Amino acid sequence: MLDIKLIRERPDFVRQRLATRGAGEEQLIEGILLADDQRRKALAEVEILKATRNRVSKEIGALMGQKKFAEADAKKVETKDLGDQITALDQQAKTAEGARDGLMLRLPNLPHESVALGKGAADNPLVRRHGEKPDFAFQPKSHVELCESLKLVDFARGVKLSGSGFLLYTNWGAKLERALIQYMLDLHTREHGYTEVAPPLMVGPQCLEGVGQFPKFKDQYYGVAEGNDAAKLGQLYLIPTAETPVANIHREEILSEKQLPICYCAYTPCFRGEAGAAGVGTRGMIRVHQFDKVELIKIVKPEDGYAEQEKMLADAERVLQSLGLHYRVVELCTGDMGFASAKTYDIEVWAAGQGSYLEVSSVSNCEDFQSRRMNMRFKTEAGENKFPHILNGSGTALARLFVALVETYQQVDGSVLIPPALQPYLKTNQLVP
RNA sequence: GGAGAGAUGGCUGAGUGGUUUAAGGCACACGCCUGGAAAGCGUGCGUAGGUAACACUACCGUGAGUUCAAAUCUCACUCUCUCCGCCA
Repeated sequence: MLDIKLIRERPDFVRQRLATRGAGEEQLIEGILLADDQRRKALAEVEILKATRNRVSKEIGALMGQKKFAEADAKKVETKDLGDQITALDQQAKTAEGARDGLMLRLPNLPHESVALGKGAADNPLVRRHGEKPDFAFQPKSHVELCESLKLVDFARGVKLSGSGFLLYTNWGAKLERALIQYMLDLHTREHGYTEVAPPLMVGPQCLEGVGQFPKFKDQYYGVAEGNDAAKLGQLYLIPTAETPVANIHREEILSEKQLPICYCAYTPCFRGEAGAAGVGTRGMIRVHQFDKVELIKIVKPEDGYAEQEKMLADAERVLQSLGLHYRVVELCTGDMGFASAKTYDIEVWAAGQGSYLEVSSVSNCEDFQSRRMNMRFKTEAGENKFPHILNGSGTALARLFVALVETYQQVDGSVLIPPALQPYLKTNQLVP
């Protein structure tokens, strides 16, 4: 949520920044200003009436105390119809506020001034590359072939159980998934200073609204119902990312400045409907309805937001570096950034069998966009309440990391070598057919 | 699923229709005192809207209602706790 004061005072600036996203949301500003104006006018009017009513009621109370009932009755007549006027104006203000806030929730964040202008992925500036694409003396296979021959994933039975877009990891495949999760959690908690949390996997809609997934993208998530009770549908949703519960941990709280920065790290499965998305319905692990992810969340003072984002990016890169994987970092341009973000870096890992880079991490500074929606604040030493910056980053997403790993480390005989850092976790140095 | 109790500021806790603007305590901040501290004393201390600053307005779990006036009365709902049942 943007600051209504900013929209009120600098509407053209806000329109201009929104326009750089290229989705037309700047057109909502006019309606917001109109509703805001209606709300303020109604409030100004009704507050005068309420002040009158409060004053007269107090006088009536005093007269009743002195048993001057006739005078009290006269006063009652004076304020008789105030109540109806107040009710009507309150209603007007409330309606206008609802209209204003409904539109405000659909406005994305303003891109940070440093973010490159652009329309889509093709305009994303390359920040850096790390390592080299591995050389193969043979034609590298796709992860689908490797997973089948090594019996790491049973694609057909995954589909049998839950439909397309669901994976059944088997034997060493399941162990590799678990080893990667544990490896990343240990790295971030032991070496990067994050505190591990294990949040609920189902959350109420207020959490999705808090991070900006609702109301605009409501059709992309799984709502659940208890039993067959249709009335309960939509009270809880399967989380699309650990960001949803973890960023909301301190919602509606006033933290103290001393607590910041707060750094959380969480492993969770992630559930995404991906309605209409390309890739679902085909075989493979690149785009699925359920995948595992280790997520990083930071709550920081505004002045530290961008420095902390660089650190978080480095923390995520460290996963790929320590596993010996080639990757590149790109900065998302204004047209390609997510709804809540002011600035985002993507990390894309090289998948030799695919012959392409796969997005395994997205590191965003949402500034105070989410903390405003959640009403999460911190009290400065000076006693002022401020909205903190909230950052999220994948550290990293599984499935695709799994893909990159097996495709990168495949051997001519069809086996897959395990990089040294992971060997203590998997307790083997090679997967063989 | 059944029965009972409860929901008031950062915490605790009083407040059963009006003269209170939610008492008191704890915690916290500043000052006095002190060699320094503790204790003591004094001052301040919820959130938001609004104003140049005051004024003013709203908020006592949520939503309706009664009334000139609601933390207080009425109705509905939500959540929490205790006990019972079921259960990994």
